[in-house]
Amino acid sequence: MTPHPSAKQRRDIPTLVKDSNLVEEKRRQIVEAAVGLFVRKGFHQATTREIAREAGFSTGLLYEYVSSKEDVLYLVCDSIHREMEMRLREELEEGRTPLETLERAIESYIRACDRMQDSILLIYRETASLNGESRGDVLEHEERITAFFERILDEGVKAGTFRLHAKKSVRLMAHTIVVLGHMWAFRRWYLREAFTLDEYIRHQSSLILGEVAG
Amino acid sequence: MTPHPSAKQRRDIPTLVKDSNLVEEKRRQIVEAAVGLFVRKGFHQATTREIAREAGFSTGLLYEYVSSKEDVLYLVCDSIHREMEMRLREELEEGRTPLETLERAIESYIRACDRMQDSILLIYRETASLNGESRGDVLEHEERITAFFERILDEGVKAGTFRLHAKKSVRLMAHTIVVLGHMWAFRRWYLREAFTLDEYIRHQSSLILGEVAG
DNA sequence: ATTATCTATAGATCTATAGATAATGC
DNA sequence: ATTATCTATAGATCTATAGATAATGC
Repeated sequence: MTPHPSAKQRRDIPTLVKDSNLVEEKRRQIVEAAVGLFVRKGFHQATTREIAREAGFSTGLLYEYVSSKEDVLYLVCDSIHREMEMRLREELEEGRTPLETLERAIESYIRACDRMQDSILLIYRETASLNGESRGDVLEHEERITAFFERILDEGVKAGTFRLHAKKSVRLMAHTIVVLGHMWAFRRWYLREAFTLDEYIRHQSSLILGEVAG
Repeated sequence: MTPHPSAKQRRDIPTLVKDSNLVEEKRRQIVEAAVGLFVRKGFHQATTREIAREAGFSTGLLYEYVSSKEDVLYLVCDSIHREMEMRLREELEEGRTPLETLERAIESYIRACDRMQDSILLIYRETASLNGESRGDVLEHEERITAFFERILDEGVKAGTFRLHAKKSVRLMAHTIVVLGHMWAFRRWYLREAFTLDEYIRHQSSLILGEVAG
């Protein structure tokens, strides 16, 4: 496999505190508090007071570490993206056939979607609340996740194992895989009634692999 | 084809106005104004003042026709659902093979998703802002859209044309079709760069038909 | 002396309603 | 007389900050 590009640097959020270790630590607390609140109440319903209280300090202090409530949302989205990209990267193994690689990548991706379902829904709901620049970052993240599958598919095409003709088909297939993972998160109310995670993975893998390598 | 059940009655929203024609007319204006605002600014960012102004009357009057801002969101979601179900129902023709029926249903469904992309995104974003009862209505709507495809698939299975074994596979396939339509809406930034609507329909249809009737 | 933290609140909303006015129909 | 509509605002937030205090390090 070609090496995967490393995670993108987070955009700088201004802070009034000089000690950068402290900044990192406090922001971790902020994110931890905010994720839960945003998932439960949504971005607009959660207040900066609540976020600060949940994080264990005063509202005033919160504003030493971020310059607006929206900064908190950006930090939350960024943290979710990092986690997802980390999970994907760590599952990737070398020295397998393209088919095996794809199969395993799909499986571990959907498992990651399962564990991160609340976060995925949060991103779907709240991306629109971000300003232009931050929203661009979210789109870039999705682009990188898609590129991850695109690269695997390309390898298979190059090796002659996969029967995707045009470059465009590869891109669409990559997008489709990504969406089928999210689908397990945002259709959970329907899907969980009838399927276990393993069954879901089996069915959707066979749909994809049937088309790609049938 | 088995006849399709008609649209569900909308839950009653209390009003202080007696003339029910007037209620209907004014609510239509409210919905028309609110859809645009919610799409552009989101539910929480749009204010009741703006909604009333855009609808052409005072804030006070708005509250004669709904009892809360959330009622407006419910009316908006309901109206979107009605439109989607109407579009689907009117496209359905009789006297074709299951394969043709499915093919046409997918095509007209994805075209409906294209025309209603803003509305679809709105529902994804704001369903969480609805209270329990209204949220239940949204879920039921999705259930009916899914059932629409489930029924078509069932016909094909019964006729021996489709090779979906378990009832469960049929349900999952129906959900997947629905999501692939939504995907055209919420991944538009990526997909529109590379695909026309027709290409998208062609590709995703072939993915589905390949699995179902390959 | 500098940096981190807290308390208290200014200022800016926004939803929902009370009470006043205009329009309608008997 | 009743119904529809508008004006004006009470009451309840919530974000972000100014100014006071506590902790830290030279």
